[in-house]
Parts: sequence; structure tokens; C-alpha cells
Amino acid sequence: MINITLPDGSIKQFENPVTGYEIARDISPRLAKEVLAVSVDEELWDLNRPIESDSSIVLHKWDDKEGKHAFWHSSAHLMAEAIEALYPGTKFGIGPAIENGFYYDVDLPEGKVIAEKDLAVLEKKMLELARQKNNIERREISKDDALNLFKTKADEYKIELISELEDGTISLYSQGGFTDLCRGPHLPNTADIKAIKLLSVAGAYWRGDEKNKMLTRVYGITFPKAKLLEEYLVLLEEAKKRDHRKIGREMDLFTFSQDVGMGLPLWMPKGAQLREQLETFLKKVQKSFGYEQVMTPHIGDVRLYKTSGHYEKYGKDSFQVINTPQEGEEYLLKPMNCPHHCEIYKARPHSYKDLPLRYAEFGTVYRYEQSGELHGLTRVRGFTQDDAHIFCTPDQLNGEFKKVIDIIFIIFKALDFKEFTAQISLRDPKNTEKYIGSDENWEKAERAIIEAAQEKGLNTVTETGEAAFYGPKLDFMIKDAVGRSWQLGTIQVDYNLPERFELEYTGADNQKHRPIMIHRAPFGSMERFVAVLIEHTAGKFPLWLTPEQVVILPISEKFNEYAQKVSNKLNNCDIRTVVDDRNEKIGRKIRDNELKRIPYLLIVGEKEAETDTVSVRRQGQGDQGTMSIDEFAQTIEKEVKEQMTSLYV
RNA sequence: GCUGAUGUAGCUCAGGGGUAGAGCACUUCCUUGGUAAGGAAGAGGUCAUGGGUUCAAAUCCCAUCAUCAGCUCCA
Repeated sequence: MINITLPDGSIKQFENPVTGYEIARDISPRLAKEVLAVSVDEELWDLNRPIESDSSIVLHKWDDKEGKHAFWHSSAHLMAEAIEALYPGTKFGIGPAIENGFYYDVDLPEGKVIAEKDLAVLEKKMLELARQKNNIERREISKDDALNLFKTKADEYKIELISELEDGTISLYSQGGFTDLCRGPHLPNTADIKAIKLLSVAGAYWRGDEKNKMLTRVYGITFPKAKLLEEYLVLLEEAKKRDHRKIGREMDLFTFSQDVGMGLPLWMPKGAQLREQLETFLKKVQKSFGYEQVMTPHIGDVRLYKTSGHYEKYGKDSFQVINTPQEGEEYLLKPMNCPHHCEIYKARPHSYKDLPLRYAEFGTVYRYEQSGELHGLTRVRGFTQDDAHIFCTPDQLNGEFKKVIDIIFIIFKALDFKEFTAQISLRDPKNTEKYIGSDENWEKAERAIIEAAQEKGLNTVTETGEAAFYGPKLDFMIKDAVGRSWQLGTIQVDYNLPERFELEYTGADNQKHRPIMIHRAPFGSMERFVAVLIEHTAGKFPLWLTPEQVVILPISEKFNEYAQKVSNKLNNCDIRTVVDDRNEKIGRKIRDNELKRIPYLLIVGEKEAETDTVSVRRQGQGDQGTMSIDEFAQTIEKEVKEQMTSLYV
């Protein structure tokens, strides 16, 4: 008798060894149809692998991660089978499932290439093979047998992988005429793969090491239903339409110039307006949390970064030292604001009564990024951090840390980021030379973060080895409107820089003590944040933030003067308004300004000019009727105020 | 940085060893209008840069630069 415990705690009993598929069928035929893989005591198994002892199981369908994973992993095998059929003699590297789909790295026979245009043929072959409804079968073999098998195929990649495996843990999966080394799990049959799209092909080094041979990597995605593929392709299109580089150009927000240099964004008036709005908002929030603005220059003496440790860690890979012509002094473009802020702290003696001190600065920093890493506003060489450093006592650390989390919550709420997770990044204990500072301080800092995150009830994941060199981090990742994840804000606890800079305060005991520093940037960088915001909103920013809130459209040039009067009036109420006085018909002006994502359009003609009114059109909602100028101004003020006050709740 | 693709007007893109193309945007004129494209004319390009091949190069070759994608997801 075998007892199978289901996730709801209920137990099913079976006489003989039973497979995941059989259990699903026992529950309902519909479930049996949909189930893709099974977790047996938290280990992922194939559906048709017999369970021989008492276990807890979870059945995975398409809608959970494990189900998709098995589906895509099998799809990778199906693609490999198709590649082997079309390009005999191909050697195979690895072919995992990834977040959205799968890839396979292959080494094609001499003289053969797979180009974008070949993907359609490959897709067709995959569908043809899937329709053969071949079972995917698992087989466990000894290490020697595995080695021999792939030696006959002369597949040095698989041989390399096998030689690193323990004997007794090696499994093969076969479908049709194709066999691959694989841990699994897989679908029972390739026939479940109904819709296939191969997305791209690119080079990738074997095991990610540029000293190794470059293999051909083919990316693809598959679905159990054609409709799901269609939806996915629509989503891809949508993501493409939201590309901040495209929208940034369309909306005249920012630009790049080869003559200024790569990765150095230029903010145009509307983009600058947007940034200013964000900065004003954050400054206001921070002020209410007791922050003080400071300002520091863009360069600093090399000694500063030697003290902080940045020079040693990043100096070689950074923008190089700037020398003064006469004295030969050495300066660096600042890659961080923290050393400057430490010097501000140091400029005066401090009592425990002064703490916490919270120094904030929209500080522009410059970092060398490899040319191939640059990407729009999300990866640049010069950017402005919404930086602040909190100097506090050990007693204050937990409270201060939690207050920073509150600020981040306010920002996410203000900008409608509803879904987010937090990542606790700890140091890699096996690789301590990557970090500065004592073990004791690291432990304290890591504990502080874990506790604060817990007390705030954050949904966290923990990654070891992802810490900054001077301290552990709590990073926030948001999900945007089309489901993509972005890393934004960061909070870091740091015991090390205060030590390196010999920061002190006098305690109640009249002794010198060392403050603790919190580094934090809720937006991360203004550049990156604006990019994410553009992609999240598709350029349709909330009213309080958008560079142009209102455009006035005179029916004909006869009413330009009235339009200008209305515009002046609204601008006096701090409503950002312009007049579209082009010699065009009203339909045209509406169309153009809707496409420019203007929230409110005001149509003014004879009727309105006579009665001091405006005809209001809300973006995407059409005609909203007529109201007086004052009434409209109040509506806007109210809407903005509601958006802003909801931010502080 | 490495691998590959791309680079033609402000934008989106066609073309292609022998006088540089379209649509949109822009300028001027006509039109003066009522809720998503009125009409006409015009201007705008050393075809990324530098070399080479050729009677002739925007086109073919090489190099450089930039942009895009991948190189981070590890059977």
C-alpha cells in the first residue's frame, strides 16, 4: 500500500507503484489532460515515472512555473531533435528552459549556419516531429555507458558534462530517434507541444566563457494551445511598442549624441520637466521623513576613493584619473556619492543627539560600462542617483531601515507599481576577499536587513554573493504593466565606510562611537527609473507627472487669442498648458495631440470665447462637455491633489 | 569587451556599379473649420566615417565608429 499525500493534506492510497499521471487521472480526467509534471517530495519528476513509496506530491499544470518548465524543457529537446534531423552531425551543448521559453546551444557541422530566416523551416520540422506523438522515455545509465554513448556521437560537450557528474545519477531521455543527457523532468509525449515560435538566434560561448568556442544559441517558446502563442506574440508586440527608446524619441524626452558620447543621455525640455517633477515629489516625501539636501561636486581626489575602497575595487575598470595640468593632482569623476557625504559628516563633530543625520542628493555619477552593455536609459555611463546616506546609532538602525522601506512603498504607490518583490543580497561566505570589512560587521548588517524586511512583512528572496563590496543590500524589483521585472530601489547597510572614514559621534557616555550608514536610492537612478516608468505607462504618465498636462486647440486661428488667454490663466494656476495654434482643422489637432499622449485637450471656438468656457476632452475618453475656465482649473487641481495626497497615506 | 546583424532625409523605410526615392514630419500659400489625418507648392541627403577595387562606388571589398540582439538563466 502506497500513501500519496496531496497538497491539501488529503491522502490517497494505491495498491501498486503509481505514476503522477495515474494519480491525476484518479482525481479527474480533466486534470489528467492538463497535468504536465509532478513534484514528489519536492523533487520534480516525470508524470510517467512510478512512485514506489509513500510521498507527498504536487501536480503541476501549465499555470505554474514547474509545469511550464517541464513543457519548455521538452520543447528544447524537440528542437534539438529537429536540428539533428535537418543538420546531421550537430553537437549539442545545453538546452534549458528559461523564464519565457527555452534555448539550445548547438555546435553545427563545419560550414553550416542557422540564420533568422532558417527558423521558420526549423519550426515546421518541430511541429512535424511533435505530431508523430512520440513518447518521451527516461532511462538511467551508468557513467561509463553514458560516456561511451556520447563518444560514439563525438559530442565533446555532453562528454564534458557527464564527466563532471556522479555515477548513479545519470539519466537519458529519448523521443523518436533522439536521445539527450538530461535530469528531466519531461512531458510524457511530445504531442502536447502544439504551438511553436522560434524567436532568435545568437552566438553564445560554451559555458559562458569567452575563451571557449562560440556555439549557436536558438531561442524559442512553445505553448499547449495556439491561442496562448497568439497572446504571447501580442504581448511581445506591446512590449516593443513600449520601448522607452522609441517613446522617448516620440515624446521628445531625451536623446543621445555620438559627439557627446555613448551612454550619456541628453535630457530635452520635456524630459527634464518630467525628471524635475519626480525630484520635487521625492524631495517633498524625504523632507517629511527628516532628510536634508546636500550638494557635492562631480569629481573628487583619488585619495577619497582610496579611502573608501572604490579605487581598489573599480579603479582599473573605471573612467581614468583626471590630472590637473600644473600640480599633477589626481581626480576621479565620482562613481559614488557616499565618500563625499562621509566628508560632510566628518566636517563637524557630532553628538548622539544629532543622529540620525540623513543627507540626500540627486548626485550625478559616472561609471565605465563596457560598450556592449549600454542600453537606452537603463544602462548608461553617466546617471543621477536619488541618493541619500543616513548616519545613525546602532539603536536607530532598525527603525531607520524600516522608514526607508516606507519611502519606497510611497513611491511604488505613487507610480502604480502594484506588484513587487524584495531581494536580500548577502555576501558569498566562500569568497570573502571580494568584500571589505570584518565578519562581525557583515553579520550585524545582514541581520539588520533580514530583521527589518521580516518586520515589514516583505515578500523576499535571498541571494548570496549579490551584496555590494561594502555591505549587504535589500533590492526592490517591480513588475510592469506587461509583466516584465525591473530592479529599482536599493537599501544598503554599511558598517565599513564609517570605519574607513573614521566617522564618529560622541555618545551619552561621553565616549567616541562609530555611526552606521544606510545607503539608499528608492528610484535607483533617475535615468533607469524614467525608462521603467515609460515602459510601464507606455508614455501615458499620471497627470501630476506628465510634462504637458493640457493642450488648447482653437477651432480656427480667429480664436488663438482666446486660447492664449486660457493658457495663461491655467499656467498661472501651475497647470502645464500650451496652445496648438497650427493652421489645421480641429480633427487633425485632436488626432495629433491624442497621439502625443496629452491628458487633457481643450477645444475653444466661438461658443467658448463668448462664454469664457472650454470644451474638455480627456485622453482616450473623448468629449467630456463644456465647463468654465475656473471650473476646469479646479478639476485639474483636484485631480492632481488627489493623486499627490494619496501618495502620503 | 566578444560574436553576429544593421547603418540611405528629423522619423519609418524602399532602392541599388552610371543624375538619390516614398510616406510622415518641416516651410510657404490657399483654406478658417466643432471632436482622431483639408488642399497645393517647396525645402531637406557627401547614402555612418576613412581607405581600396573600378572609366565610374551610395551600391563591391577592407578597416573604423555607432546602433541593435546575444554573451547573466548551466544536463
